[in-house]
Amino acid sequence: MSATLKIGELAKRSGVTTKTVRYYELLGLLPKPQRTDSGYRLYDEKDVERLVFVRKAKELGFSLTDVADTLAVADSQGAVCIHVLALVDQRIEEIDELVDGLREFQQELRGLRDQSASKAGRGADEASICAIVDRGIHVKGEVALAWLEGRRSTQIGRPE
Amino acid sequence: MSATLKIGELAKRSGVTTKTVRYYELLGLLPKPQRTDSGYRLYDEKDVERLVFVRKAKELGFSLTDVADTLAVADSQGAVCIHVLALVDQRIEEIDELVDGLREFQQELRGLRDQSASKAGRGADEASICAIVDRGIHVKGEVALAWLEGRRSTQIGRPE
DNA sequence: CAAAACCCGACTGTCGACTGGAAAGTAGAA
DNA sequence: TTCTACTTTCCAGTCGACAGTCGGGTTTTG
Repeated sequence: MSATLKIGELAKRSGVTTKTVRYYELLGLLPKPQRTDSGYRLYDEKDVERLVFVRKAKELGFSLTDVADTLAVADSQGAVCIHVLALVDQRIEEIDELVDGLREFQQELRGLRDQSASKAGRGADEASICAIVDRGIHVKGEVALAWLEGRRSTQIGRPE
Repeated sequence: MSATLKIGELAKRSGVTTKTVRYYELLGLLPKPQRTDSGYRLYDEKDVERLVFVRKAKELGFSLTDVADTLAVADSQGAVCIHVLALVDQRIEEIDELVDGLREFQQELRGLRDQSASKAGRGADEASICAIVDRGIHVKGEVALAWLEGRRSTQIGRPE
């Protein structure tokens, strides 16, 4: 492929910074690119796609390690052992669970909305909840993901 | 308000660690507690509730500063329930978008799996691919296991 | 009454995902 | 040619949310 994009161009096209590109390369998320004689990195459209994929996955709440593993499977071009396949299947299933949980959360929000609609908050607790929703509303989708994670594995970090 | 709980008891009841309790106090999420003559912190049921509240909010993806702000509002009896309805509606819509994104991503994963599955099993160097898993196991303890369990980072990512 | 369990503050370390800055080389336009 | 914008490597710092550790004091239990 014609690798013609310099790092800045790649960054612009894929919506990340040049710093991030180099960082991803360091992590192995991006393959070592071609270089010009003077050492400039050169990329092509495939790299743009790859970066966009990473960005999307990240926005959906996956860690870079998750993405790296997934891309490793993608890069393996066959000869994937059964375990790795199982892992991808697991991911796919996970997303189903995620979506279920999101719907559940959405229902809670609906209930909260209806409840708020009927009575103007007067207790301290209600005020708290309203305030939380007020702020949370700006936090985008990741909130729901976090909520799900909190639900699915009670103690995420590590039990004491 | 009989403040009778020591930090360990509070921690156990609210599902956090004692470290976390002190940290939250440092951040101003918890008020400075009473102390025994010997300097031990003393808490009551109200503090348990507050901590549980913080924990829940955190599970919903709120940052501790968000929670702190919210609690500050709650502490000052401020009712903030005016624009909330519209925001909740917006939030509900956002979840739809998030679900769409997840479904899309899931499709990409399915493609990835099918592509790999068609070539799986007959590869000569299964070992090299399984090294992905090995790397996980050796480099970072339990990574592969974590993957299998569908665990992912607690980090939700800041809003863009 | 000793051992175990708990608590104190202060500090350092970790992890993920970057970001900043220094010091130098390079590409292209005026 | 000089200016400016871009690139290189490398190392350091940031931020959030804790966890670990040290060297002590205190309280509980057996």
